[in-house]
Amino acid sequence: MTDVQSYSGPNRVFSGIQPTGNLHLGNYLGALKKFVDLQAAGWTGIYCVVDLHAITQPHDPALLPDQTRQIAAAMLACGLDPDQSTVFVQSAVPAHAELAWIFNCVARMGWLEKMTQFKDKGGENSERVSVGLFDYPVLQAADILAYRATHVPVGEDQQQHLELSRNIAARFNQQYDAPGFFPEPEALIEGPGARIMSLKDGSKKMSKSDPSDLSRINLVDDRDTIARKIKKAKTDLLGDLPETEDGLEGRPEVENLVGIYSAFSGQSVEAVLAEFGGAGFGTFKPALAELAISHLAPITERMRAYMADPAEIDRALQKGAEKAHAISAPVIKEVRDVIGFWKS
RNA sequence: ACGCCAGUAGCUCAAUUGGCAGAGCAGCGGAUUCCAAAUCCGCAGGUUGAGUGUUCGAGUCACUCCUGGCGUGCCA
Repeated sequence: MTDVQSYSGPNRVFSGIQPTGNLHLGNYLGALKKFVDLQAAGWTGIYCVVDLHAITQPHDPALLPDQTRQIAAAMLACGLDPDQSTVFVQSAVPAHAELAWIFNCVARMGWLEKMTQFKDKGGENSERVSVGLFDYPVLQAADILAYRATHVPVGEDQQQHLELSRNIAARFNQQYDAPGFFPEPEALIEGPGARIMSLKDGSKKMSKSDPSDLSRINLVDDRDTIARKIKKAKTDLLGDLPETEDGLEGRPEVENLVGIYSAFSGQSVEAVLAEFGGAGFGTFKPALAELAISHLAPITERMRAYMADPAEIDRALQKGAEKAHAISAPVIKEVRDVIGFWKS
């Protein structure tokens, strides 16, 4: 147990999405849909297009503004309400960069050196990746703590970064003798269907960087494309769907497709198998395609409508930035006091 | 900062004395299959890092620049 006074502020969720490349089904089921569910459940949510993170790796300045709007459009199209939640662009709110610098002086080199994502992305080229990429998790901590967010919906791959955020929060509180100043943010556990795999390889996560476009369903795909991709999705040699969950053992591609069906329908995997167990993919795949299309089509349509009206997106983002600033500015002010910066 | 080596398709690499830029893998399409996979058949993929020069002709030779790797020095 700890005798340190714990954080006592309100619960808040923070999450961010990088404006790089196209959004796909994995992003939707793994992130966007959960944001909307959290909103519906009454959580105060702060959702951010993290363009500061996007520039840690080479990018095209000519494309970034529209990529940023596209993520925002997706957030709004999926049902995030700009009044109920806060939807904005990271670089529009100064608190992120400012707090990140301060956290740079709280975090320790050794903490960051252990980050596996950095090792993965940098790989053997670690000499020529940007310092920003190395520092990425610190900025992430700043993102979360600038709003004193208490919960972060994350996938397994982000657990390690969240751990770092907790370490930074704890160390800041202790170093500046400010018990409970920052919360130690917790992960919100993902439900089933969180991890969407490639349609061509059940052992790989669905990814925007996969060379095959058939491996993923993009949020901008039209109905025919979605149906075609599901039809061409890899299955296996066993033929039929199993009757029970145990039967999915060792069949990652089938498990993935069933998982997607389950996520869309809201049914448990068991229930899906009760319905389709013993059936061939010739019957399951069209059903899955129909289900996916019926859920995605309205979103895609709304997204297109937003993209056709960038000014509308910009208005929402402007408002979001003001809300975000209103929350974070007082936190930053307190931080400056705690640290001992000169105040104007 | 200097020296050496390298840069060719998304990736790994070929291309003889200067003589039509190619292969494997990956990708896409078709056949096949309840759907896929595998297998066959086919398609596409390029400013040869950028530029200048020599030449009838440059991936190849010369020069300049860019990028990366290795080595040495400098800051100390």
